[in-house]
Amino acid sequence: MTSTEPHATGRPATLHDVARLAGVSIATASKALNGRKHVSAATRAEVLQAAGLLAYTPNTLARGLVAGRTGMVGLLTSDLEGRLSIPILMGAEDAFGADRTSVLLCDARGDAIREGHHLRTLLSRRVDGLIVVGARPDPRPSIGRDLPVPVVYAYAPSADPGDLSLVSDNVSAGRMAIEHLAELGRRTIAHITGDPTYGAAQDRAKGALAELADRGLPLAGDRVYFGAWSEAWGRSATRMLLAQHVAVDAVFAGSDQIARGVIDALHGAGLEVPRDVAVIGFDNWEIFTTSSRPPLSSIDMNLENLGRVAAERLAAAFDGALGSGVEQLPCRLIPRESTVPG
Amino acid sequence: MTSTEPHATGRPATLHDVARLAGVSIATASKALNGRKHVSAATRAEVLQAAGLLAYTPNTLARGLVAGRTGMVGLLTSDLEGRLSIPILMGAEDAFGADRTSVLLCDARGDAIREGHHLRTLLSRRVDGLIVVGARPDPRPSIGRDLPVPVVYAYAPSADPGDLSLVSDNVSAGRMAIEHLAELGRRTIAHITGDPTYGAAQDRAKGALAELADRGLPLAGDRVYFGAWSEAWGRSATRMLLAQHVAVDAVFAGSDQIARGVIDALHGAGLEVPRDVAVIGFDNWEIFTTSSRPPLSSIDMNLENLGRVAAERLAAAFDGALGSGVEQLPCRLIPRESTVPG
DNA sequence: ATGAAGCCCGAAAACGCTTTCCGAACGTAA
DNA sequence: TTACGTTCGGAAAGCGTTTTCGGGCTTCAT
Repeated sequence: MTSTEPHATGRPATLHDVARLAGVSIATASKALNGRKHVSAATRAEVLQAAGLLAYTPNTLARGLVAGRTGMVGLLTSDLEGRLSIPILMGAEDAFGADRTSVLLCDARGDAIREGHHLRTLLSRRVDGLIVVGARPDPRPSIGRDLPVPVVYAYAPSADPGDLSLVSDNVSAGRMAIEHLAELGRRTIAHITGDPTYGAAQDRAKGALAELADRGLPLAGDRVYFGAWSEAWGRSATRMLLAQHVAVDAVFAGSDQIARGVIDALHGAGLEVPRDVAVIGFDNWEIFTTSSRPPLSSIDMNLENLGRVAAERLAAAFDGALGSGVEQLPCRLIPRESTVPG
Repeated sequence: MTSTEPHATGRPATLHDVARLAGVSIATASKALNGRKHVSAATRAEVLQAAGLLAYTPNTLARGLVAGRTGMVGLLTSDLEGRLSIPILMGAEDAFGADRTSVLLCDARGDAIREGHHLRTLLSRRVDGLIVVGARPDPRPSIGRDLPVPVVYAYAPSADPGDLSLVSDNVSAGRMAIEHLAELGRRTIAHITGDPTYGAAQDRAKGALAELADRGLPLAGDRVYFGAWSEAWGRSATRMLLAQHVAVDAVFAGSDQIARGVIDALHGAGLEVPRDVAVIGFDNWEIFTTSSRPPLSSIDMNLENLGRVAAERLAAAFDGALGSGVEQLPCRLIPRESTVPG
């Protein structure tokens, strides 16, 4: 708390410094460092050595100024916990290549004012593109058309069909869950899920029902149990189901938390998972899937992939046109012991 | 997917454009927009109007180039889930003022190579400062001395005492937990916590023991139950405790997950929380504290505050010297119904 | 020996902005 | 009228790069 830091080691070396040390002009130094032609091997070596000596790091800002590209993209999120943004960010980082593109993360905390504020800031920093991540998987207001940079909406689609949105394919995910359970021989499957005002809940249910119909299987309890995204709801819905003496040999839960509640209630009723009832969750949120007993099968929304594709679409838009509309990206099923006995 | 975006609305307006439209020089335009002197009210108004018409947004890069400051700080993390980084980021954003400073988030994913890579990238982008967030609260390697920018380590301290680190005060937090339970009248308190190789686990235990000693209270079970940071461990440790017929009227758990396991096992044994046994957790991870039954009292590490202080230290270092050593920041206790009956 | 043809290298412009400094215009006092 | 102070506006010098373009030097064929 008292000593002074030696971080004031003068300003970082500039290209000018390197050139002077190597005894060439800054133009030559630039060409040498960037591997352009018209530089002899000897001079190039000298420049490189000088750069090494001075620990030269090119100033990306200056480079961006002349290139007209900053190599930065903005990630505008409303996701307080970062549970969505972080995987998306990592996918985007991967796709861009972390050395060429950096991500500026801004959290609007669900506040439109703050979002506008962040948007302005990002634009003034001349980001090359923007990824907007919503907090829940339902259409959200567009941040505006005619922006000077391409924008991709991830997870939550834009309400404006002129924008490009990437979302998880919840309908297919619903089918996938039922397919998995059915192929394991389950015949009476219930679906306990969350808030019915969520489009994602509806879509998953729609997919599940379609797959059941295709296979000629009934829906246990004769209805989709909509409720809340909570463990408590999973528990009480399961109890309702059991109290009505509904035959059930599998439950497709709308979230991992609901699934935990389901398993809890099943255990409470003396049933064993997966022997008596198989359970599959949704989100593949590790904290729940691995701490569950038995470990929980779940459907992963592939958020890294969402980020990766978002990055690809942006990169394509840098030189060319961005598409529009909503693109559905596949989820993937992670089987664990709550459906497939170890 | 097929239409073309109108985002190619020409390049954003420059100061030059504004000046031309307002019929003044760029120097005057700059002064007018920045509220400098030597501009008459009339011309200032004209410039402002022109800027509005053109939707002018100053290019922060160019500004940073001349000012020698970019208004960006790098947040270098190894925290895969963002559970730590995000609150720290938000605290930092708050302290800086989101309009003046943006945060460049990089995840090294626990890989030293990648970390070095990100570090170089951030430096080449000329961030004004760096916040390094470790994945676990133990000393981690310094990212290097003599860096051209000030660096603050948050959550995980640097192994180099010459660096400045900000960590949660785990010892005090341990005392705090015991104090809370003791003042509620609990007399036989057990401490079930996680991996003993974590310094944080040791510190919390140390604080707890010290507070017990100060109050002349025994430690239930006569030892600290170290184990794993898991619900399963919370459950089995509790069962051990009960099987030994140890009298217990409160448990201080080392994490919220452990606390959940504890509560689960207590319920299994027919005990009621908090009537028979009070339980307090650690981390205040909302997903656990609110879904627990009853809602879980917990200790919050105040990560936003960590971020806020980190930002302040950096800001102070921009003009002046950065301190060094490890600074302990207080945690805060969030009482809920697992200790205080509703 | 002489012109053509390469190959290297450097001067200079440009990117968009801030800031210093100087000159112009005005008003006031002598 | 002259001298002087005041107030505004503009020219220009950067900030650290990249890139274009032209000039000098070498090399080769004539």
